[in-house]
Amino acid sequence: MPLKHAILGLLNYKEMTGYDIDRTLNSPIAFFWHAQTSQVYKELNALTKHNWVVSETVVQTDKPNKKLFSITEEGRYELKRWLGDTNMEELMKYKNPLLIKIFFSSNIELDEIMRLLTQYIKECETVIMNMNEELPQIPAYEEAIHQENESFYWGMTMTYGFMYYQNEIKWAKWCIDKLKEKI
Amino acid sequence: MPLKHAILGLLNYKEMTGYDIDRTLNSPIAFFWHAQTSQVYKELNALTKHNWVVSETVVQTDKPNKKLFSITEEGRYELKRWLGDTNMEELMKYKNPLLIKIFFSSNIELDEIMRLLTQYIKECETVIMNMNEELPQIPAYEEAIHQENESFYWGMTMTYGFMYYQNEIKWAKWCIDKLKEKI
DNA sequence: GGTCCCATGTAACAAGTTACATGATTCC
DNA sequence: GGAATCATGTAACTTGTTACATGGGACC
Repeated sequence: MPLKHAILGLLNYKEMTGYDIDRTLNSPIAFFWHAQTSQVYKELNALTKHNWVVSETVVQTDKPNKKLFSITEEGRYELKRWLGDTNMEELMKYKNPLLIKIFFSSNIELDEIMRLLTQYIKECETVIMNMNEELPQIPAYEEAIHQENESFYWGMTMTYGFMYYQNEIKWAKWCIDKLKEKI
Repeated sequence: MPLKHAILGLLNYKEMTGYDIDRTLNSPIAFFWHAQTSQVYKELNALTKHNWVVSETVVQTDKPNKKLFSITEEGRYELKRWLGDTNMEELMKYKNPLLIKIFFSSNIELDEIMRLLTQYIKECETVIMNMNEELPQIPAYEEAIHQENESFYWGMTMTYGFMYYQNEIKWAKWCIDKLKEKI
């Protein structure tokens, strides 16, 4: 249950509201996991039922009241258990809708396939650009959670992102060349 | 809805039973999509409700009776519409639980992280080996569906697979080197 | 007056997983 | 005698998506 554990990981840094978690998922974590706001609140309920988190209502006068969530000892234990679990089943369930399209694309015209791949390259380039813009913000994130040393691991996920999207672009360009040969 | 359309793609080759579709999903398509048997039968019901497929019961004496599904004109139209759709939203929803683990792995010991990455490399190598074994079967698949020319696109997805898993291994090895420097 | 930020959800639905259930034939 | 192949599902549950609902304060 990756989302549950991503939330536990965030709450392990510090107390947060559902709103905070939602915002954090949309920024440094977005490129390898994303969730709708409604799902975040649902998962927080589920985590509470597991006794992995507890919440406390904070009354505010200038802003709407909020529910501050914090991780419990059981939650911390569960987080560490999951992080160290070397069972690979969950990690090997690779799914890629683009490859389904390519697999069956004898059903559409060559120029439609090219349009698809070209558009995909453009999107990948945008993601790389966005990641480049986020890189300098890592120190600010670290400060926000009062932890140093995190950037070592965050950097690994960033490097993954660059390698992944560059590889996607390389493949898509190779496909386009192959298609051009066919014409 | 990639699974629905993967099934439509298969039925566009020829009539098939739920059992056939399940088997096909477990072989040439498995590395970029997978589904449980129960889900296949559920989706076949859903596709029937959409009028994208129709079924006919075939009575057999030596084997259990079966339900043969075939694609309708509406189904073919829907398949082509989906294949040519250049909206990228569905394709850009990247999710990777391993990166969540790496992101939060300051919570576990260095050797635990290394064990995880080493195991991951091993699994990726296994997938590459399996793909190498499947490569020579492409002509047989083509013959089974009475279509040539499909291998052009199937080859593209295969190439993707090799590039993807090689890239995964490259990254994981780079991470291990980084972790070793830290010790 | 309009948009953005803060803040929390519910309801309905679609997609995916896990466990269970059945049973004949064929091949080793 | 046992495993594999053929063949079809149901039930319960989890995960994820889409649409909707509310409302004050700050800033321009």
